[in-house]
Amino acid sequence: MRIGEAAGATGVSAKMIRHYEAVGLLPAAARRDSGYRDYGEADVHALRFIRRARDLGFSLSEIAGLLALWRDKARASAEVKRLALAHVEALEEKARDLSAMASTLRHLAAHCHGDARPDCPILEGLAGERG
Amino acid sequence: MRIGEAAGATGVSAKMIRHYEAVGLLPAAARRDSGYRDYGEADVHALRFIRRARDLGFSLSEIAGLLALWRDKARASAEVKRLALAHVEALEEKARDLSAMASTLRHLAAHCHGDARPDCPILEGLAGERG
DNA sequence: ATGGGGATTCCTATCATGGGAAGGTCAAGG
DNA sequence: CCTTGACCTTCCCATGATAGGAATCCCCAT
Repeated sequence: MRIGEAAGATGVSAKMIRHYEAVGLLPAAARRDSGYRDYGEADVHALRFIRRARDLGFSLSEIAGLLALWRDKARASAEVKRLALAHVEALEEKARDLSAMASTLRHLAAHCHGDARPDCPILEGLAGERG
Repeated sequence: MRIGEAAGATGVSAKMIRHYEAVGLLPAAARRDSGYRDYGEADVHALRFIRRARDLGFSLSEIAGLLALWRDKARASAEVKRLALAHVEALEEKARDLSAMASTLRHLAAHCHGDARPDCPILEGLAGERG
């Protein structure tokens, strides 16, 4: 199948498929006489793998490692689990950071009456007049 | 004070101070005869404001809006509150997204025995053989 | 006057993704 | 046979926030 069909079948845009090939995440695709890239079932599986990993927040370099493990039928599952749990930690830390930001800002907003008057604890907080 | 001192006093790198000026977040700084930028107390306040807003996850364009409101002594606090709460929603949504990713991945990892054996539910999950 | 730390501008990189231009390929239909 | 239009190719540029580095210049203390 051509790149557009592969894109439709996997949810990865044609643009990104070419990009993944360019950065070495995928091997160079087979080509037809016309120069068009030609994809098979194995390619579609790899693209779906990449897309799911991206949906789980893995970076492209992390995915490169996961793909290598995936293709290595003899890999130890311990290695995969280690990578996955390290990533879980990173995701949870980012989530905590965002929640803390939201909480701080919500507290500031709670003290702002939010009407036509100009005084505003949110701006005062950002200016450092408190907190 | 020179840019390095302003950077030290605010926690914003000299590099970023120049950048904020270049993108219009800050007005062009005063210059000495030497060409060096010259900062005063008002600039330091603005830089601290920006830094705190960045720490709360506001984008530079959002900060541009907040700065305008901050400088407008007659603004209605309702507008500030609206922006702040919209940002809180966005932060919380991102935090939820990350938590959901972490949770999904943690579930996959929980079913992976993580030893020397090659079979691994994490990779199977990414490959789409389940879920 | 010299050394060194700080300043200036400008270019490059990161990360993942997308937009768009200029041109080649292919199938359908007048 | 030739056109049309959808698809493909490569290449360049942009995003957003931040940092690294080069070449050059300024300032101050020894």
